[in-house]
Amino acid sequence: MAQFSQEFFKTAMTVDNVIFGFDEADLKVLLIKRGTEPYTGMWALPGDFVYPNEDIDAATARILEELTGLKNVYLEQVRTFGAVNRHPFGRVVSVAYFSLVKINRFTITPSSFAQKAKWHSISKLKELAFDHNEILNACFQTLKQRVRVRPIGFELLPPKFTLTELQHLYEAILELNPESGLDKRNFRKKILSMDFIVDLNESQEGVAHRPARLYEFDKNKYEKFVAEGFNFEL
Amino acid sequence: MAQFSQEFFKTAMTVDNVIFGFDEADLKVLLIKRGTEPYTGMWALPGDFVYPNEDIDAATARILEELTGLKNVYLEQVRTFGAVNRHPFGRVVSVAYFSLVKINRFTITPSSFAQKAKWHSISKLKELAFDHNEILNACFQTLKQRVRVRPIGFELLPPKFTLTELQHLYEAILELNPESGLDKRNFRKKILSMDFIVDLNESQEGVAHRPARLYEFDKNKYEKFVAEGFNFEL
DNA sequence: TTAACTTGATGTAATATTTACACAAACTAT
DNA sequence: ATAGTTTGTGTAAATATTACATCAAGTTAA
Repeated sequence: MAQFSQEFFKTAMTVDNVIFGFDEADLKVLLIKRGTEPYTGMWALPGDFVYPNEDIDAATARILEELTGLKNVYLEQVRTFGAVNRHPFGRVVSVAYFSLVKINRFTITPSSFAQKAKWHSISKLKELAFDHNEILNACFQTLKQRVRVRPIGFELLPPKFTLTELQHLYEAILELNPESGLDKRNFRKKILSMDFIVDLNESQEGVAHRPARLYEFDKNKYEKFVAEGFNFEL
Repeated sequence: MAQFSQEFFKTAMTVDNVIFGFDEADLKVLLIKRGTEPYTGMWALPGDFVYPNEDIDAATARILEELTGLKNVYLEQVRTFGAVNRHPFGRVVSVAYFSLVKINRFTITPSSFAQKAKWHSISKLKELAFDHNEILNACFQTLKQRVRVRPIGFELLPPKFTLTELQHLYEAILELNPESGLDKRNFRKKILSMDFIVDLNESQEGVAHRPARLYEFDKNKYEKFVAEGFNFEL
């Protein structure tokens, strides 16, 4: 190991957070318009420096709360981006996270660093500041993988949802184009065979067609099944 | 974003590398005995500070080459560990990687920072320096997942191997105890149905029993199949 | 009030995959 | 030549996946 030296204590750490939301049929990402140098005026991922006495995970949670008011959100670290010249002002290493929020369950509070914040469809993204396109992409790929193997899709839906909503969510995340998509009957068979998606015996209201039944995700049941060796897989 | 300020440029970055090898029937990790403060004399993951002008990925490759002489090794970033007090001398954030090497195909060159380096069975690990037990564990879990979904097991085997060796490798990584293990016939059926593990029409020599056929992993074939939409899964 | 519209809910048969399982063959060492 | 060890192989049963079409329950407009 190189001689222990203050020479090494010259890096800045940031976190960047890819905040996913789901609205109607569209997977979205919350971006901010930068109000400070560099890349002023460009869209970017919400992020900030990690404070000297702050755990990295905590920094991400802080940013998320500042922006959305939400606590206890699903948050997962994805990868660290450490190319030498990724930041024009010096050596800045960024740890990327993604989080899953229930869109419309909060109002955005643009903080000091953001002129404004806005949801963007994942399918129509422009050029972002820094290496944020790359970061966003890495997070999206990770989400795609996770969602097949862990029941985290529910974090993006309201507590009560219809099976069609759930299916649309999966189709959006897995980027399945309309009707090469999932087979409705097979999807429902599979989902309901996992006994932790429970029928609430309630129906949608105010829709101009046959109302759908509402379901909820029962986390306790899910965890019980996992303990018994069950393995989620879609 | 917090005011841009030199105050933030005070973190040190390290990389730590969980180097996996496979020997006979045992999955192993290459550890060093620390020759410098802190934790002098304890076993630890090989790692080092990231130099000011060095990409983080490059730092990991450098350490690996210093220690083993190997280049172009399978290397994957796993996770970044950034708890405030993980290093007694200051704020040191570490990016964890794992790599897969063919054991016995190199000799270890303990460099300046290591009194010595030695392979340790993954099943018999003591307490390591820093948070290295946690790091090692995270990397092992990631390896377990990857190996089911990408044909990286071969990185741990010699270029020519027997199907029994391959099976033992998988059993070791997946921690399947002897004979709740994989079914020999089914394992071979599955492996050989993927047409990129090719029969070399050669046999083992110098064994005191029926000699096994030798196979090799054909990376070109594999990539061709992937391009055609094939999906590895064990 | 009825017909048109929209989306919801449901079952079955054909196909593919996974699992469980046992014995003869090839070589070495005595 | 016999004992010891590990290799190599096939099939049937059980399970999981796929493909596919119609009636039901509401709302809206004529």
